[in-house]
Amino acid sequence: MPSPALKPPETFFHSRLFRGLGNEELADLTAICQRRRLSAGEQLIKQHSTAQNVYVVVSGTLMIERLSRSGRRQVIAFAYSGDYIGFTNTEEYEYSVVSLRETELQSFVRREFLALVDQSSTLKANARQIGGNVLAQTLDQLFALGQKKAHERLCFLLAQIRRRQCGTQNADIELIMSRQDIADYLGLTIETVSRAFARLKSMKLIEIVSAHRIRILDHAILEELASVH
Amino acid sequence: MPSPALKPPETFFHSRLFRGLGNEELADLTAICQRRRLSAGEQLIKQHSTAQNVYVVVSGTLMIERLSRSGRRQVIAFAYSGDYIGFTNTEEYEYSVVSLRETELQSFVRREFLALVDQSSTLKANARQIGGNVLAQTLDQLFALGQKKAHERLCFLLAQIRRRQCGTQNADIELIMSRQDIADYLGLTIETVSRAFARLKSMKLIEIVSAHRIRILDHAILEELASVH
DNA sequence: CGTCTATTTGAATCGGCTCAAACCATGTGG
DNA sequence: CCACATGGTTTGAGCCGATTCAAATAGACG
Repeated sequence: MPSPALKPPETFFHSRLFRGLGNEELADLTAICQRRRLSAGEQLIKQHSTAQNVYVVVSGTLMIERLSRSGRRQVIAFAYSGDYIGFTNTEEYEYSVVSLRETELQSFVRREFLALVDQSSTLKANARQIGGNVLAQTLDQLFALGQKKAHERLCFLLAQIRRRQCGTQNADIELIMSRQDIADYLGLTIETVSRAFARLKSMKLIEIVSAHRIRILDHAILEELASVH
Repeated sequence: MPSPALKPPETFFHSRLFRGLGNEELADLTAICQRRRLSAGEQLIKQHSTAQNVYVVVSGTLMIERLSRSGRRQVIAFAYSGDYIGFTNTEEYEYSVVSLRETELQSFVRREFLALVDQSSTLKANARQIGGNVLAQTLDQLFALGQKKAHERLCFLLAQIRRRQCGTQNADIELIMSRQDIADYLGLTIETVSRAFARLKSMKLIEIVSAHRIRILDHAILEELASVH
């Protein structure tokens, strides 16, 4: 029987990181796991700070961004339930992380976490796979920014969010982030993003239920425009 | 004394991957290491093939690229001596790799290589660091494509190549790749790249010795324009 | 209901793209 | 050695997509 201090294993299952782990491994992880709660707009990681923790998103949404001295901003990713944060293999974080709404996290001390990873081949494989997915996702975005037109980039983002939210019952996409966040993610301006929405609407690919709620009318063409392969 | 089959450890020292390794670890690596030589234009990795090998560049230059069904191409990186290739943590390569000129490589069977990495904490740390650098480099490029103007992106590339070639005696930059390769790396067209060169020249930042040889006249401003921080 | 902010829409401008021609270096055959 | 062909690069002109600046509209919240 688990001691009272142990959270039930179910809380871990939302992330791929913990897939296939035995009870003992889960217990070890639980022992070094801290809960953390962020309110909307709160900063979790400050760019250039030393990488001391890794996190797993339990619920909510985070935004990973990079700011330059000149004031320009590139949004790198949006993280949802089950995503991992701070899986950097460098000394310091090269990005900031802020929450877009109330968000629950599991927090691990990096050093302790890596020690556990070393001991479990399953966990090691999972961590490797996650690292690979982070890079793969970044390469997809790189392709979109380098090769795609404004409305195609927007399809890229919509398709990506849809894939993350397909568990949800209804088909609508919820856009938690602002137009400015979308613009900085896609390397565009807010006006261009707004016009890209209008264009997709006029193409009958989407319906703009509200500024932050989009209904996809034609998945096939959306995916086609979003494709980076 | 090393057996005749063992290559001298010196051949490994060009890459960060092998930094700080003991003789025994080097011997293990040597035992599973194959030499490979590519002539200019030859393909090393085909996109979507299963990831069976990892490589370290001994000499020469490689180009990592991704092609989409629609025929568009994004160049992801240029790899020089000491760089690693195929450090994917995914099942298959999501990019192609071709050589830009005669290139020498060390080749390892991925599975065997990872087994060795598991056994050596130094090698493990090195591999982790390298993985981190790959991601960091990709994030830099992402920032450049998303936020920078054509001539700034070119500065980004020039500064990057200079950093890799600073070991060479003279200050000139050698551009092994074609204008088309540069364009696809920076998300531009060849004409725009050419005009960006002309612009940097008129700004007296560079001198175009020949199409493939650039002399930097003002490092400070070049770095400023190239900066992604 | 009014204020504040986010988003959309419009008009003008600009940067990068397209298409076309010129230029240049290299190599080949007469 | 020169004439010519070839592929890569540069330059020019016009166009189009994205940005900029400005104003209108829509939502959120007191």
